[in-house]
Amino acid sequence: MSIGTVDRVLHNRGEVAEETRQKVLKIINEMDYHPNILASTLASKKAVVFSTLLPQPLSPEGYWNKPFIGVEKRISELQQYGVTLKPFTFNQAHPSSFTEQAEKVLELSPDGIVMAPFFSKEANRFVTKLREKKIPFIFIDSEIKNAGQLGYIGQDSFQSGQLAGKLLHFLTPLGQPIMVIHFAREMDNQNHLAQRERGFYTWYKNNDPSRQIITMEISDTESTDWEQNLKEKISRQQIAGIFVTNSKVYLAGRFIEKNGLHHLRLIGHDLLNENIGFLKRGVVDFLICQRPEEQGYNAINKLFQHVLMKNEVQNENYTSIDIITKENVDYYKEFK
Amino acid sequence: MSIGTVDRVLHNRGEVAEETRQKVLKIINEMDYHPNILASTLASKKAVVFSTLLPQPLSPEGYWNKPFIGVEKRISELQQYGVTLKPFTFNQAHPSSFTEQAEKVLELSPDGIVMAPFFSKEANRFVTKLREKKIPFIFIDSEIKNAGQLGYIGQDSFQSGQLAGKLLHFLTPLGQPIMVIHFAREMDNQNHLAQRERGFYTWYKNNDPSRQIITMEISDTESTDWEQNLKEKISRQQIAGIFVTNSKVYLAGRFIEKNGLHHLRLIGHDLLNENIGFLKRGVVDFLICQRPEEQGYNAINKLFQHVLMKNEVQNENYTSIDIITKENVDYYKEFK
DNA sequence: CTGAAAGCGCTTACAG
DNA sequence: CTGAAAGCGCTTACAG
Repeated sequence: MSIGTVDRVLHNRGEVAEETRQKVLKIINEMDYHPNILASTLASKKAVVFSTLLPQPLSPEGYWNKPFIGVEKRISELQQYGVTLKPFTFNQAHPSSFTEQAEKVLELSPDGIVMAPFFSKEANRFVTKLREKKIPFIFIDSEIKNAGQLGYIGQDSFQSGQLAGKLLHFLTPLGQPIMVIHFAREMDNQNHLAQRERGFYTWYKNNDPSRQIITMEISDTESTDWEQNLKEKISRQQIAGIFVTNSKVYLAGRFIEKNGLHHLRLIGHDLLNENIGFLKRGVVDFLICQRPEEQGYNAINKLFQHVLMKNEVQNENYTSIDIITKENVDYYKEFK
Repeated sequence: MSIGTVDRVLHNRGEVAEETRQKVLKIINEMDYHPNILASTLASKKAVVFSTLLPQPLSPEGYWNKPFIGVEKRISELQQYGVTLKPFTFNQAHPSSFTEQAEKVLELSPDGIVMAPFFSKEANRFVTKLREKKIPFIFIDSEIKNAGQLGYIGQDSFQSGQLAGKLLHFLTPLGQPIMVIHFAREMDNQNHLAQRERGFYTWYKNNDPSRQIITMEISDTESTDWEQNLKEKISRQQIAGIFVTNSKVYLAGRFIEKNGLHHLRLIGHDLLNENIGFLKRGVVDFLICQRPEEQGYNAINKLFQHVLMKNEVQNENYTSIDIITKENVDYYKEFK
């Protein structure tokens, strides 16, 4: 029984008589053998490549830069293990660009993939191929249930909506009407926003049922046509506070400053630089955040644990729902 | 110029002619050489041992279990690198026990230490010895400034007090008196509590100056003698909310439930199990947390980066100041 | 199907 | 002060 034979059974590479196999397995068990990963990766010298398929950030400050920062951080730490990254991005407005880039990923055939399944039809087609090729993949931000993913990392939008409900409740005097604003083009591909709204309404149903809530969808954020309309609504209905369901809360912030509506309480999502500005000036009271960098970092780490270390990984990982204010924002390194 | 010579200059082990040294250094620079840590630890086979010197947890659920969980987590990940842990704990009530255990640490002479400098006089004596022996050490929870530490990980108590101020402000109607309670034996060794109080008062001075605030120190938490006194104070002064400056907010929770004072808003610190219970029942409105597990994890990691990987590490690491409510507590894994 | 050899990038004695 | 050899725990051809 030589070292070569043992290696063959360890890695199920066949070419071993069943009898020898059993003997090896038995001894491995008895001595509680655990392979030394350092020695293994040192000797094997094989490069493993991971790919990401994520939305292009809408600006240099845009949200989707953040998960990618986490991805790069973990990749750089894994350099020693011969891990490299081939990133791909698609255009958030064009499902076809998703498919196009997905083709490129398939051609490359990496050892693992981190993706945001933004367009469900296109993403479904893609992961079917991945399953066939047995390439492990992780969903980030949103997920397709039971699609054979190695894992999902993202937030519970319904619950974060509930939290938004509670916060705005404490910020505004009892009995005064409040508002939910979606700054979004197509609500269908933005299931998170609908979930947050549902959570928000649910909280009030259970805790402050007499509260009047008005929802508004603003799809064209290029022009400022919506401002007049919103302004009238606010003064007519005596709105006391606004919840913006995504990172575009800075639009509401600009609106408030422009019109001097500083009595309005305002909460929203995500630590974009402009949002932080409004937070520090007291225009935004709370930002709800989800540690996007950490999501990217953990996604790559899951792949690493599975592909290199052969460890089991958790399938679902809801990220924490963080509350950020002027007082704690400077200590919220989303990243250590 | 042989591989042995190169190794000698790489590790400053002397016995190299200055001329050869310079030649090697030059080439290393030109080729941008970076050592392969995997190969290095595989070949060297030397065991490195880290020690912790932390307070004994006061109960199986006590606060000080948490940093230790993070310590163990990182240690287990570093097993492959031959890192082991020798933990030591001291009694929070007895400075002498700190000194006693510190002696043992010195005798063991580990490759790195994570410690809570609970008693400043005793801790100072200890770190003087560590400096002499050139053993790197990290402070956790609180720090001694400029003591030669490799780093500090903890929270900014003043700022977390400010945050507490803001939260209680929104929870209670304007103009109604509020209260700060310290459940602590000796305030001097508990500098964090004094800092939190200072931050709290500062917030009101700047944002709600007419607010009336009453501070109370309760040192004997074994008996319940304080309850009658507190009860009278609350009804006489018409107190609307309470801020407990540490993890013992559960004592205030019990008090509220026992006396049916459910109109009182209550905030405090740390995710002890009993505190979570009160949070979920709506007795505690907010808990402010500091990711103690992460503190332990990061402290060991700093040691690893410095001792094994020879990387530079940041000297100060304030941890984030997290706001936990009934709505987000289930997603606050202080640990991934 | 099995075994023996070379090599991954380093460290550690040891001979000169 | 310098160099050559053996070995860390694995993987990877390759000969039989």
